[in-house]
Amino acid sequence: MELFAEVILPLALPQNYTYRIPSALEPKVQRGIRVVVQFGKRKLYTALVARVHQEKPQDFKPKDLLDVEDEHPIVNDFQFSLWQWMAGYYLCTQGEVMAAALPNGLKLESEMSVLPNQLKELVDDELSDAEFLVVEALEQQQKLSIKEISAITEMANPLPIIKSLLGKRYILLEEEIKGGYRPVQKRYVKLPANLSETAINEVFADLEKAPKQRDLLLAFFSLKKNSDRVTASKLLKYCQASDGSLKSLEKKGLLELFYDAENTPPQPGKAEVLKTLNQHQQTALNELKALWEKHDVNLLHGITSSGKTEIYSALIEPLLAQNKQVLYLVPEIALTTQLIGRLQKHFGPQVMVYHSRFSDRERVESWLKLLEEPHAPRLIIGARSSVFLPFSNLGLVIVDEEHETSFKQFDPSPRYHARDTAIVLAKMHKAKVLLGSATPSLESYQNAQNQKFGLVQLFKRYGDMPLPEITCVDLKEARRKKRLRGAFTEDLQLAIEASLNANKQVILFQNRRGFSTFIQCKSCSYVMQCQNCDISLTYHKHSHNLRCHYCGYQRKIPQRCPACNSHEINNLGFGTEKLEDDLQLMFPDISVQRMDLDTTRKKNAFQSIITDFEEGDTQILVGTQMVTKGLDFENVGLVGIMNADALLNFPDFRSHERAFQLLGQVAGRAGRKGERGKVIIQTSEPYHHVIRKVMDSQYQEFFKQELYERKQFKYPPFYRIIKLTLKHRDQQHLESRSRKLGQALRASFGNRVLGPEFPLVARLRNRYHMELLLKLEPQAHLGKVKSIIQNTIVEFEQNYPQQKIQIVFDVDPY
DNA sequence: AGCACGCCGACT
DNA sequence: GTCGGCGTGCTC
Repeated sequence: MELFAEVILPLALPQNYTYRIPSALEPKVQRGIRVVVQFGKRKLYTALVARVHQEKPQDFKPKDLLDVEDEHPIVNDFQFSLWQWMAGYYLCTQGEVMAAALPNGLKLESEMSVLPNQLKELVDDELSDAEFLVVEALEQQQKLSIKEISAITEMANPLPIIKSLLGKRYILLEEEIKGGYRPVQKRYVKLPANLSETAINEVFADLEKAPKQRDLLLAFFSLKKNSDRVTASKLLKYCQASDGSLKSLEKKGLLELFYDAENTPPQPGKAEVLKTLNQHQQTALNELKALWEKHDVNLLHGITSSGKTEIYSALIEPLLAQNKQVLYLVPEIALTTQLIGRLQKHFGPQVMVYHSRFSDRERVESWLKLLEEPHAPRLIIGARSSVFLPFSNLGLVIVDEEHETSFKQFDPSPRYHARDTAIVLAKMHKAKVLLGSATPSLESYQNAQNQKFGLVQLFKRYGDMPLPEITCVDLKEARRKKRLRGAFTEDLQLAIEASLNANKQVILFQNRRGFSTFIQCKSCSYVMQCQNCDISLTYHKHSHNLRCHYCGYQRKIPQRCPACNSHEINNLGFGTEKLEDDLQLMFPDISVQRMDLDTTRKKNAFQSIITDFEEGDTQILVGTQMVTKGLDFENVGLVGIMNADALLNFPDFRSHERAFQLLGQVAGRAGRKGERGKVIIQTSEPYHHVIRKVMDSQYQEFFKQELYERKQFKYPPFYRIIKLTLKHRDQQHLESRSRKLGQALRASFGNRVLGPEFPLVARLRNRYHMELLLKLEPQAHLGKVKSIIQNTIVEFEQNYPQQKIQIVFDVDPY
């Protein structure tokens, strides 16, 4: 009986594909393992077996599986179910989910390389110049990739050349699988199996004349302890011996050298005892435990510094003891090093950290480690993408800072929300969920209000620390009275000075990079724009050029204005870079550090900025969103918010929620230990209700008002939104097609369809964008809605087959 | 997502 | 007349 495998390819394809399993591979193929398949004319991919069956396809002849990559499944049934749910809910393909879920090291893709055909003699006049270049290069290199050939020939698409050379039999083609995962090999030393203890004692006498070798042997015994092996590098370093001595020992048969995958031994480390819970924390913990009887998901609303982490730890502990896994989701791992450190100290080797800043190898290792039951790590701390890990036995999922927008994936599909996905994941494992935040999202708060989630509130700061003193400075007035120095009001300047004089540190928050320096012509006010996107270019001082933050386009600063040819071109606005300069001028003896995307791009840059600030080497920290998140500093006397206006006026229905959360978080950074901290908010709208509510810490009132407004205007959490982004490089065509699609959708959904409209940034990477919004009542049947959308689009594309516009879905967009 | 095939305009 | 642009369709 012939067997077939239905496989998922890591591509945006609507269906799965079926391959024949050659009989030699039959015993190895099962659901959840990776296989190598040829897809299309020549490309090879790793695909994942979703099903093994005997149903011979009737309407096509399946290709054979080429190879099997795994002995055991690397994806379990929980994951398959989760992928299916994600593809359905977020309107994407399973292949896209797979591509996002698997770490790159587990995905292989072939690359074509070109080899010279040794048998072919060069015939003059047979080759074009470009072809000749390629043949010549192949004589030198023996192997070229497509990219290299494109560089040699200076052609964007060298395929025709390759084809022609193949026809003239000058070259051969080869598909080579690239990528893949090799464990790090380390050199180890162990005792040969046939060597007895008595033999060793005899041997020591013989080593009198080789003290180094004797030392090495002695050191080996003292280092090996309970293990049978010691790494060669460690041994050599310990004795300060050379590799030669070690090799001699091996020759004499006294030690054996071998290579093996590195296994990092569990760090013994001193387990740190948890801070005992104070009375309020204990009460909250008890409430949570009681609520779990009724609710699978609970929301812990605890203000900054109320000690949520200790409560989490107290919940994690018993679960780990029961051999259950715990997933601890954090918004941006880089911003959580302090937290991870604490948890690692407490829970030791059971902890595993997983996020996208890890190298491919590290991520693959983590993935494989989790599959290694029963020794797999139990507490997994990770960012968004860790919901994809192969959990087998989840008992609890904690989503810390659940309101954070970085839990929502925006660009490549699947555009999933890790908090919502985690809730689904937990349900599959029959695990409990705890959402924690100082400023919960309106979605979660509403769910708690109508009893879908349990709610526990914790409004006492640890050690009864007072809330910071928040004041507002009117930017408009300061501007009118000319009391503005750069971006600083007099009040803020004085407060900084006072704080520094009191030996306290200062954090300044500047809304976002986009606000930063752009270049404007003084005579005609022309602002330098990106040639691919509807975005003004920002000036970067370090590289001294202009850059687009969307597509990466960069260019030099023009000598003259491209619009009016004037040479009076100047930079305006202020970003974190400008603030840093201004501060340096105002306080020349004070050390200022900047923290934004630019300064933290390198792997350890973030940590070093934090450490500098923690240790007091830096007095003022200037930064974007990053400074607001999860950082605990002991000695911050003042937090300044440079300009809250952009936060309040951002054209998005969530702008008030986000402003409230952000201001609340920033303010929470002030004055942790010891005395009361100070917060200054610079704004032109000092009486804005969001600002007033932040100042008075009126959470409930804020939620109440905001929920009321959301309901009025039919926004989440009362209505569900599905956004369709339509893209095409021709604006007019896009506009007319989008209108037509809008009409088609209105036929089914009526006035639930909004748009199409151009978004804030209407052109990106040379493509125009339009958006259609679908606002659905909470009781709408999502499955039906989605099939209507999909059918409408299929029909629409049949009606307008030419010049199709690209359509991207975003369910619950942010 | 690639990649091939096929149709159109711009050049030796 | 050919080269090469991209628009369209298919991949088990």
